[in-house]
Amino acid sequence: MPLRVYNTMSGEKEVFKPIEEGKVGMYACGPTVYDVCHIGHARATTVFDVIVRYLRYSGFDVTYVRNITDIDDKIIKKANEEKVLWSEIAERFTKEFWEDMSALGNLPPSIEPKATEYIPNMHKLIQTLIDKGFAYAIEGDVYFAVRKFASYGRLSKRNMDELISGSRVEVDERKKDPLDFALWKSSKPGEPWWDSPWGKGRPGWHIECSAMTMKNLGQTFDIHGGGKDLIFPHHENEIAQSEAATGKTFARYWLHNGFVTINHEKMAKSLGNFFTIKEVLKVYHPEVLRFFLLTTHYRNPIDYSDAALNDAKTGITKFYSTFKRVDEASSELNSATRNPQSEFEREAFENFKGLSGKIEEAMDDDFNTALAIGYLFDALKTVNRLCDDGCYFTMSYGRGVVAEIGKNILGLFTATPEGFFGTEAAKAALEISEDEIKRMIDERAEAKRSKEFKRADDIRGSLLKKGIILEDGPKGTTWKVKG
RNA sequence: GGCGGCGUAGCCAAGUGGUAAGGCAGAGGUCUGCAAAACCUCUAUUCAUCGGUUCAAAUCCGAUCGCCGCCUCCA
Repeated sequence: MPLRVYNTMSGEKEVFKPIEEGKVGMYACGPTVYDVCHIGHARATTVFDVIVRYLRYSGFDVTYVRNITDIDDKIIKKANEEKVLWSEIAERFTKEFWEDMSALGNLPPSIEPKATEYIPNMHKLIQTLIDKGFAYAIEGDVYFAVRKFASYGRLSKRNMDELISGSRVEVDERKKDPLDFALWKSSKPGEPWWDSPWGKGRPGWHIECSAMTMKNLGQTFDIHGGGKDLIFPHHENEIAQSEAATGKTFARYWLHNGFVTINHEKMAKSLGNFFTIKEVLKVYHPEVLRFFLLTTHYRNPIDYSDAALNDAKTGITKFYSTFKRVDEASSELNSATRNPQSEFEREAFENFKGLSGKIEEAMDDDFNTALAIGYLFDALKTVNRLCDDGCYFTMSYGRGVVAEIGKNILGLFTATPEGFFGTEAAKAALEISEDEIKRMIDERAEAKRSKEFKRADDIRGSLLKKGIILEDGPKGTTWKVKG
């Protein structure tokens, strides 16, 4: 089955066919680095990370470009507030962004251009637009004349007259038309500036993306992504200025992720209802957040709450618990027979072999990670049952298949069970030594043997108070740190 | 006001023409001295409401109600 993606431009799922067979040029709008990132940023980058992973898994050679907007009004404002250079703000929050991305397990893009590195490219593009009559300069500012671009509004499905009547924008008197947007802004005193044919100034917001995509991916490229809130005006403007300049289609597939909401309202700085990635990662393992983000289809809104995160934690913990369980049975594995012992085991083996195909089917349908994770849960249950039945070889095979798929396509299960459960760190934080725990387990076993169950339960209770959970199994008692 | 989208079990969430995945929570069971974990079974005659098209609709069409987003910076 071919890969189908929902294209905002057509409003439909379309079969994905890249310009050049086997190759994909993809651009996703990155952050404006003026503050730390919140969960909304985490979703956007994680969604496109998974899309890139899946495209690569499917055999495409993907050039993934994600920009950093390192000059902007908000960066300047923040710099003024802190009385530091704008570049210091940009550098600080670029680093913060990289830290967050790395923690979340998002792969770095192939190319990560910064707006300020593309000033000459922007100048060239703006000049072309002026030459072609799509842009005009007034007192050091350059504006794009939206009315000159006939198909304006195609992506966001609105027409120019409606935009004006519904506009809440203060009309800038220097613009010829209220819809026109700035390509180049003259600098006010004290603001950072670059020389340009129109005087000292800095780039408008939209032009950087056009300059960076053209340089790195060509005038026409395959996929352009971003949050739904960028459809208008940002992406609409990118299309207008790019296609006006080149006369060619800009991006062929437009992919947009839905919002993270809180109480069903958009998470946003301006509403003050946001959680930063770093805040969340203080409480939850990064893969809990990643798992949470991927259990809903990327175009739908996803509501953030403690309950939802705890559900996600329970979910991914099930996977790691099973992995741990399988890994600990490795001694039995050595003596295990490779031959299926039952009809169930034979079926399980076949299901594991077919699992990647089912996951691919789900992912081919507009990257349905929610469905894919559902299949992984099915497989997980089978692994546990094989474990119960002592079918070590097939169980181990299933564990491998589940972990591999999760890792390669979803970027999950990249930790070891020990690492995920934070066992080492948690052990270090305990107020009781491992030897002492072992001694108490032995003592309890002795109590159990002599049927002194009250004493046995007391020992288990006192360990629980210290954060140790005991679990009796057929091979004796194991312990773990309470999570 | 214009445009776009959503409404599926107690909660979360797939499914967009062929008779409701999965997870959490809950109930019962297996195992256990008891727990825990794991497994098994059960939990929506029904997909906001009302009409229509069709042999067949959660899925398509129309209307109504409710919610959200964009139209200003925003992932």
